[in-house]
Amino acid sequence: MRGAYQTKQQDAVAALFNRRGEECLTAEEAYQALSARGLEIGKTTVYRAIARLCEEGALRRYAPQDSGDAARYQLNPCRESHLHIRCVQCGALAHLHCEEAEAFKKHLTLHHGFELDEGQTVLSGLCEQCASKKRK
Amino acid sequence: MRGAYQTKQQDAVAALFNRRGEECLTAEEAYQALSARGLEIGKTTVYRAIARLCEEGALRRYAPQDSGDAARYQLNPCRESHLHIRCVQCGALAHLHCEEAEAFKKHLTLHHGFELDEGQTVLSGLCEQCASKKRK
DNA sequence: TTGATTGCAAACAATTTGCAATACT
DNA sequence: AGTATTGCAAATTGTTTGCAATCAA
Repeated sequence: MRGAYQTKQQDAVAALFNRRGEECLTAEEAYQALSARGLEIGKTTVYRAIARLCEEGALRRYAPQDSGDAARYQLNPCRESHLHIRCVQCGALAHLHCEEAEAFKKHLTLHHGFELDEGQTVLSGLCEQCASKKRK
Repeated sequence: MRGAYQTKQQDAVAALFNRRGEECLTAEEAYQALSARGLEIGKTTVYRAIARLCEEGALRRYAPQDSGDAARYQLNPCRESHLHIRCVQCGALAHLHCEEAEAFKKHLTLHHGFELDEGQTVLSGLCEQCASKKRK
């Protein structure tokens, strides 16, 4: 039965992401960071620990945009049911509490038969600062 | 200088996507479809033709959500961007053409200063079939 | 003790690249 | 003819898996 034992490797991976807050790390980066701290851990174990944390909902996975890139993982900011918007430039993450989002979700259900999973959806785009920088 | 010659392989790949309309194909699927039509073409060439069409803006690329999956490509219908909804259960991808999505996007811009990038955003959730299956 | 976890090495799969043969103009 | 394109095979890379050793309970 999985998850029966508590190990220092599992704990270390979880602790690393907790420490990093909203930062997005690849599995490789996590492995490097832990190794740099002197922890003896294999890359395979890092992958497995991350996979588990994702299943538990503690981490969120961002698919790599370009082929050859690695997936990025981030502490799941909150599991509350509301949408998140994420700046593709600076990585900033914001929470969307508004009627319009609720209304849009309802529209998807009613007219498209699509049940939006807010916990898994992240809207990508440019935040105000990055958008204005880009215009220059 | 690239793009100097017109070849039947390049034409066939472009024609295939044109024929398929809004359908999303993987490179492998495109390769299979072309081979089935009796065209002699290598998989490498399919990859290269698709890459070129993406650079030209003729195709749009969707990054694979799950590791191990392949990227999907779709005819870019005259730059008209729209949101996509993806079923986390069966993987089905659908295109969202509706006023409500446009209105929601506008709302994000006006009230949240967030410029939604429809090309990079995929709404996750359950499609009609999978949702009804789950209810049982 | 018992079964879960680790970690190396090997396996995998999508994609890219080297390079000689071939096709386009 | 000259060069862009093709396509096989080999290389790359992120990730997963087999399996024997190790560790937690």
